[in-house]
Amino acid sequence: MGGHPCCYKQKLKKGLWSSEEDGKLLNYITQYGHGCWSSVPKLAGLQRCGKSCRLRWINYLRPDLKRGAFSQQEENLIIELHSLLGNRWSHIAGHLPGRTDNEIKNFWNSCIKKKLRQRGIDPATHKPLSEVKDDGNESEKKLPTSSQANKGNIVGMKKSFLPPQASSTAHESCSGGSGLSGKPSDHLLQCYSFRQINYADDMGVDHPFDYNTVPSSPSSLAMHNSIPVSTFPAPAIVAHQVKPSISLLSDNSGITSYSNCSGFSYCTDSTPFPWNCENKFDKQLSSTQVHSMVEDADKWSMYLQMPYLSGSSYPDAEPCQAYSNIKPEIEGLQTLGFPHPATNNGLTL
DNA sequence: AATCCAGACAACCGCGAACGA
DNA sequence: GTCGTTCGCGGTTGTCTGGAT
Repeated sequence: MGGHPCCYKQKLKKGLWSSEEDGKLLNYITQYGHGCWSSVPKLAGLQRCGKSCRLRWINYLRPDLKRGAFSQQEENLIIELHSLLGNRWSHIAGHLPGRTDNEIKNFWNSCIKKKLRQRGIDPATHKPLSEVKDDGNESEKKLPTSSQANKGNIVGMKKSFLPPQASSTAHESCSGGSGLSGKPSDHLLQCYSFRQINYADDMGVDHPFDYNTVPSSPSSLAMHNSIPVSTFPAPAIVAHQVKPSISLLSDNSGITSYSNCSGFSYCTDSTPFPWNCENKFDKQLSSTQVHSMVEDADKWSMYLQMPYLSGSSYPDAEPCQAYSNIKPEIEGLQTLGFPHPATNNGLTL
């Protein structure tokens, strides 16, 4: 713990953990739980600071950790989530059961970054490298940090935070090199939601991505991309693997984007936003409204995952309680003209 | 066999938020 | 409201390992 008093005490061991230390910590926490971390080392008989114990438990000893290499699907999800959340590793980890923020961060820094660069994508912005260079090489600043996005500054995000212009490179990165000849593979559609398909290139519009120029409906986009309309929304298989969440992205004038992560599509032909350009900005929300909605995204996420929960990775969830908790927000959104998410996704409550 | 190097992983550090006295 | 303590997060550094020379 930076600044924590225990860290300044002498004779506290640092560095790698021995198996004996692991055993002590594991035994203690298994038996008594961690409680107050600062008291754990003393009670467990360890010459470590509480912060070190906590980290060791979270990143290594926890029984629910999934060890081993990341699967291609996990990698795709991390890329997808990073494009939306930036370096908010703990949030990203929350969508990958059994993985830790540290593990994902290391994987990103050591592996994914390099892969994306090789594919011509700037890992910080998820934009083509050539485009980033034009921007003055400020790529590291483009995505929100936790201090920006997690603390209510989402109102004020610019379009640089919007989904990437996928382009063929993004197709490749997602399809695992299977190649793309006009029609995305099923795998592509599973790991990327439709909004990441290259509207700009395919529709002959200029970068950067601009919702003013998106097709008037997913149908037209689908036809243009030879994607069956039935693939909208994206296959629910993604939602089995990741907790969906809604992101409300806004500039200072109100909502400019209403999307989710994980491919759990919220926009369909029947929704007024954002596909129907005529109505796209009908629902101007105040900063406060947007703010509130963003901060409640986790609750939405909790709700949206419900239909996929039975027997899934979230056996402890209580759908009914979750729904009752956020019902007021849902109703509030409905009064603003947003469709009910369950209805919108063909679900029933 | 020794050395170098890069990649992967583990752990530490500093900071800010949350919480209670 | 202030202060001290604790916790959690993200950035950074350290260590290990395997391959190349």
